[in-house]
Amino acid sequence: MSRSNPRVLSTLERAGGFASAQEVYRLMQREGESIGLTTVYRSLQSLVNDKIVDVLRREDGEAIYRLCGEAHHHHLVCKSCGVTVEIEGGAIEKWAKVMAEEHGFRDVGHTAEIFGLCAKC
Amino acid sequence: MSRSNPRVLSTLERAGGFASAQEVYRLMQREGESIGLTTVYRSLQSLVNDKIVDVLRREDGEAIYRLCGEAHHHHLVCKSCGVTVEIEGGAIEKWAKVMAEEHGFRDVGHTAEIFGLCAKC
DNA sequence: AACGGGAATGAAAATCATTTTCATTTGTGG
DNA sequence: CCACAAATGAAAATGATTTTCATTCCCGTT
Repeated sequence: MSRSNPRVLSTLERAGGFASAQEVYRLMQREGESIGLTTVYRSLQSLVNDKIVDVLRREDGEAIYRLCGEAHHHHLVCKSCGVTVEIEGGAIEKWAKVMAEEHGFRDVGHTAEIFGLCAKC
Repeated sequence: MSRSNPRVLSTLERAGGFASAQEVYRLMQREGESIGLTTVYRSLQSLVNDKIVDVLRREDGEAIYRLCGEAHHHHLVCKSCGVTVEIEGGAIEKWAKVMAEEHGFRDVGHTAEIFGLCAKC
């Protein structure tokens, strides 16, 4: 496995903590950094593994990488403008736990996202 | 614009009201229906426009089409053997609705999956 | 300083879903 | 039966992402 190139993380931060791999790459190019697209992908992947960033999907399916806060949270994403609100998911945690027990699963994690149109759009 | 090929809708229904374009295509092929992939895509697109089906995204970015108004369900997936259990998500529906209202979002949908190790693994 | 091996890098090719192009077929109204 | 618009689908184009593989970089060891 490879470790993340630190410039990738710093660029993602500079991008507002929210960008696609292609965008991070273009941004780095524009800023004169010499890096390959492959390395950008690999670094982002590794940041995801390390749970330093989250992956979401744009409406068109492109993956967007987002710095994640410490606490486990979920997202409310606008389908149109992409604005994202971090929300609390106490109900989900409980639900996941109950469902897992009910079916004899252990070691469970979960994902939950809500998407719709924000007030502006 | 083109209108939807009725066989596509009927196949999507038969698939449990939830499948990707590629899956619908493969299913139709397997059942001996003569249809092109392009037509499947176009038909699904048109069903989306007519709000007869919804589009969601799998984790890998593939688009999945779901019959609207279908009582949808969630999945409990084993990380190791891949076995999948369909589960009820009443709590989630409520949570999604409340969260959306709280932040002024409308027209919301959601995804939620639980993954862990099943009893066998 | 020279050496060696593993990790990191990136260019190019491969993959895969999806879209576009375009020539052909089909269906319908006149 | 004709004309013309809509539907169809094969093949090529697109675009993101992954894989391959040869090269370069790092680092600890002689």
